[in-house]
Amino acid sequence: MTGGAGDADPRPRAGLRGEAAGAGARTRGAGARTRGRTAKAEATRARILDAAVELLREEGYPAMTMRAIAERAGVSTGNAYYHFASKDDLVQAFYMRTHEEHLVVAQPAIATARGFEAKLAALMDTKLETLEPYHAFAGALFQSVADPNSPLNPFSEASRPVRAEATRLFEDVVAGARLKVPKDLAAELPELLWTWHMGIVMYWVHDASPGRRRTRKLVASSIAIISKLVTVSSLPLMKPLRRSVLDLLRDLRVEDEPDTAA
Amino acid sequence: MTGGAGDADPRPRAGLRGEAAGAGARTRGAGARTRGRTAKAEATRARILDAAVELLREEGYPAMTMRAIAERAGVSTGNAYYHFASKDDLVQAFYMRTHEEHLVVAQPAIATARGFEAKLAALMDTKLETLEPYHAFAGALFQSVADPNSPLNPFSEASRPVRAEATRLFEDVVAGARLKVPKDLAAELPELLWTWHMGIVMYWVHDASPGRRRTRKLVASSIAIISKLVTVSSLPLMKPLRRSVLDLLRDLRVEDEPDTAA
DNA sequence: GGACAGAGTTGAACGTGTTCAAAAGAGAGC
DNA sequence: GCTCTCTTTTGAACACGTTCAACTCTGTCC
Repeated sequence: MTGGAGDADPRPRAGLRGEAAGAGARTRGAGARTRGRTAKAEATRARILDAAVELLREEGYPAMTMRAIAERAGVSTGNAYYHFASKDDLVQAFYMRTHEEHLVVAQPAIATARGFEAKLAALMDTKLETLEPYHAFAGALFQSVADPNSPLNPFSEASRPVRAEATRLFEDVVAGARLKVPKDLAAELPELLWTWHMGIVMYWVHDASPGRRRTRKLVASSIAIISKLVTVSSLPLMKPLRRSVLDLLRDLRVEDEPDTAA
Repeated sequence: MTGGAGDADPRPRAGLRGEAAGAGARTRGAGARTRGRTAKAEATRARILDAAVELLREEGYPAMTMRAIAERAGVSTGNAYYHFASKDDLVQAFYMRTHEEHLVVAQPAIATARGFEAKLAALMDTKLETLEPYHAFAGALFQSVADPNSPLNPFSEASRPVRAEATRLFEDVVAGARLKVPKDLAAELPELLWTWHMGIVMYWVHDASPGRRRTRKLVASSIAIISKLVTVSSLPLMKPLRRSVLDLLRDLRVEDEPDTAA
């Protein structure tokens, strides 16, 4: 649990965020800004994130303090908090970066692989490869997976955009595999698969086996199961079960906004 | 993430732990001890835990600092750390306490309910009722669900004992319901259900709907699905799928020890 | 009673994440 | 040049979780 004052209150995190999408129109208009951020600020922000990652790889997680990060980036600690709302926020930015790295290697791998299972395996294998360098720190790093306020949490409201972004890869898999699957299920499948993938990552975090053998085995086995499930789901006998599952998902989605309207 | 020095290192937590099982033989032998703990120490420990819960209910989670807890309990902060290895440890003791509270109400409710679905609903309803008073703080409280070192984490090594303890209720459900289910699956079902139940709790943590309506709906829907799945699993057609799932579970269990043997 | 040992307790000290009033920088309009 | 405004940066300060050397308490053995 965090130090500092005010721990649990989910205050609307200030600070500048995002960076994911195309870094297109730079130096536009007056002042050299990108999305409300000065070019200079953007550079500082990047420098801080770089410093954090370097520190993590070179000296381990305990050494990755906000003070150390700021010092290495050549700024004050206060400045780090100007660019990142919290250390968690910094970690999330880092996670986003690995996600983008993954995208680059995953897309061709998925395209090359033939068939649903192979594509899914390609996606997950590349994911684990991308994450591997950080495995030693993963536990500390991804604690937030269960934190209500974290975008990494599968159930979280804030997770919607990240999830949407990450779900696209699974759409590629489903679309590219020409799966024989009922249309209603096909629509939900990518998000279901994303949830499965979060579970795998969670397991991976705890996996101390050499070469992450256990996780790889889990991936292989569960892909086989998913494939069987998908196949079976087309059977007429399965219709009621399928309906129940889909209804459940729809319910979750429909209700998935804060109950503001009384 | 924690303050203090040495954050990620999973050092063998010192401190005295446990308290769950029967507080039977007290003042035995010389010195009035129970399991290596003086009666006096046990009293202090209880006082600290009580203080923490009071503070939580009366002033909210942010006010539940180790200093405040110690002060209310009439001890020094250092002393709190003599009885609990960390604040997390304190939270886990608290979780254990709610689990015991739950046991008391759940067992008769399960026994009374007729049929698998009703029993499962009884278990989960009582669980949510037990937890409800703490919902406001649940997010902060149960952050550790994703922390590798926490017994609350479903994948964690350390979770085995807690899980075993909690799984017993699900055994009651399965045994009491005279379920028509293949023997091999029946053996695994309780632990599967426990995992499902952790998922529900995780969802509940984020559920801001009045009266936790959304979670209740999720419980109802997913129980229906589980029931259908169990029924369907007996079909001869399902055998390969069932085998795959069981093999997977067996693999996870077999490999579920640290790879010490080289 | 006195010495011993171990359990229980203390509180100052450490390093952490985070905040904030104030300063510095950078462009716009005059 | 000067002022005004907004962005960016600073560093001291705060409360937090946690540690630890030193102290007190309590029962035991002679």
